[in-house]
Amino acid sequence: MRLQAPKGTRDFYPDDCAWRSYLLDAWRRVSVRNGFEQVDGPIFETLDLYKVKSGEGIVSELFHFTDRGERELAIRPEFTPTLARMVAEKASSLPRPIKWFCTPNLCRAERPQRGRLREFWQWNIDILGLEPPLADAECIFTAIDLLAELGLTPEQVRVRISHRATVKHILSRIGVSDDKMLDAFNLLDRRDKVPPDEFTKGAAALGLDEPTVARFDQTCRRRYDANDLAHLRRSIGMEDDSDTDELGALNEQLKAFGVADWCEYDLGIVRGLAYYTGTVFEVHEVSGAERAMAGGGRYDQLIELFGGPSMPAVGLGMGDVVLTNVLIDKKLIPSQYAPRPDAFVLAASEGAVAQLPGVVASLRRSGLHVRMSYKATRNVGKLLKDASGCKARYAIILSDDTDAAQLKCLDTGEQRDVAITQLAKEMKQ
RNA sequence: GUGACCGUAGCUCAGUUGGUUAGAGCACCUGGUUGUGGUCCAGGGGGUCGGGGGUUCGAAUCCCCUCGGUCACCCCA
Repeated sequence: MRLQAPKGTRDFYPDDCAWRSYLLDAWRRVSVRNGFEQVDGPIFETLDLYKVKSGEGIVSELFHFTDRGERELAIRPEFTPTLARMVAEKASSLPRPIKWFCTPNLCRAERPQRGRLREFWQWNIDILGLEPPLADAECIFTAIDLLAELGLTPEQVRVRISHRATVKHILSRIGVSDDKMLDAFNLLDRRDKVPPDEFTKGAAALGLDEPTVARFDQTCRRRYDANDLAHLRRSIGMEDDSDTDELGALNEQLKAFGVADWCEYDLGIVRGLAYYTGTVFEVHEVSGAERAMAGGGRYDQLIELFGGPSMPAVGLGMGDVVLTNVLIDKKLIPSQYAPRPDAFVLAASEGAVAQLPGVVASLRRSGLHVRMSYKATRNVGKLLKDASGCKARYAIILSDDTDAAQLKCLDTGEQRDVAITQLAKEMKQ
C-alpha cells in the first residue's frame, strides 16, 4: 500500500519549513509594526458558521464532517467568520478600533492549480470600528509595507482599487435598476470569461443596449493612476465629484500615507461575493502572469450578520502560494532564509573529542546557535567542509590544548587562538 | 465537480520500431589524500519505471481503470 499526502497538500521538509517561517515572520513583523495584534481561532468550526455568510452553496467547497455527537463541522476555509464571531461575542468590551491579524492555515476542497492548493497559509489583517477612508487606507498601506519588506517594488506589483458605490453609480446612470445591480456586478466580474455574444445577451437582460455596454466595458477595462482621479472622473462622465466621493477621499488618504505610487483604480475589480460594501481591492503582479496575490475590502454589515453590533470593518487576505510564486518570478528569494548557526565545533584530534560536549553546551547556554561534528574522522579539511556546508559563521577547532581553541571566521577565513572561556564573548562581538 | 495534457532514483532527465540483470548528472552516505573549507579520487545506499488490470513468447514502451501533477472551467469567502 502506497501512502501519499492528500491531493493539494504539501509536506514541509526543513527547507520548506524555513521558507514558510520566513514568510510568517515577515507577516508578523509587518503586522506588529503597523499596530495589529495577533489572534487565532479553532481550526474547525460548526458548519453553520460558514453558511451564515456564504449560504448553502459554500458546503461543496469545504471539507466538512460529522462528529460522534452528530454535530456538523467544517475545517476553516477562511478566517473572517471566526473573526466576526469573536468580535461579535466581546464587542462591548474590546477597545476600538480593533486591529487584528492572524496567519492561519486554511483548507478548501477545490481542484488544485497554479497558485491554488487545498491547504495554504493566509495572512489576514482587519480593522474594525473605524470609519473609511482612514481604515481602508491603513489596511492598504500595511499590505504595501509587507510587499516592500519582501523586496517588491511598484514596478512589479500594484494594488488595484475599486469602490462598490462608484461602480453602482455608473451602472445606475447607464440604466441598471437597483434590483438588477447584483446581476450587473456578476456580469462585470465575468466579462473576460464569457463569449462576447453571451455578454451582450446578459447585458440586454439588464436592460442595456449594445453601445452603452461597450462604453461601460471600455471604461472598466482602463486602469487609472492613483494620482489622477480626475482622469477617471472625466472618462466615466462624472465631472460632478459626488458620485466618486468615497474614492476621492480614499485617494487623499493613500497620498497622505505616501503609497499612491503603488495604487491604481480599476473599476473592473468586483471581488466575488456580495458582502463587500465599499472599497474593494486586489494586489496583482503587474504582468498578469500570476493570479491575485491578495484581496480585500470593506464589509460593514458582517459583524451585525453574526449577531454583533453594527460596526464598520475592512480587511484583506494574502495567501502564501501566489506570494511565493511571485517572489520566485522576481528572483526575490534570499540566499539565506534558514537560521544560520553561529558556530560549528569540531575536534581535530582524538584528545579533543572529550571536550566537545562541554564546549558546545557552554556556548549553547550562552544563547548561541551551535552545531558540532558527529563524524569519526579527525580530518580537519573534511570537518570544515561540513562547517561551511551548514552556513555557520564560525568554526571552532578543538585540539589537545584544553585551554584554548582556534576560532575561524568562515566568511573571511581569518583565524586566531582564543581561550575556551572567552569563545562566546569573542563571537558576540 | 467537468475537460485537456503529463507521471522513470530525493531533484533534472536518458532509455533506440515493445526484447533479456533499468542508466547518467546533481544530492546523500563511507573512505583516501597521515590537521584548514563548497576541489580531486575511490566506493556505497536508493527505483517492483505512480498503482491495478489487460494485449503479447516478452511491456518503462500498446490499451483500459485509478491515484497524483499541470492548465482551463466552476469558484475565488
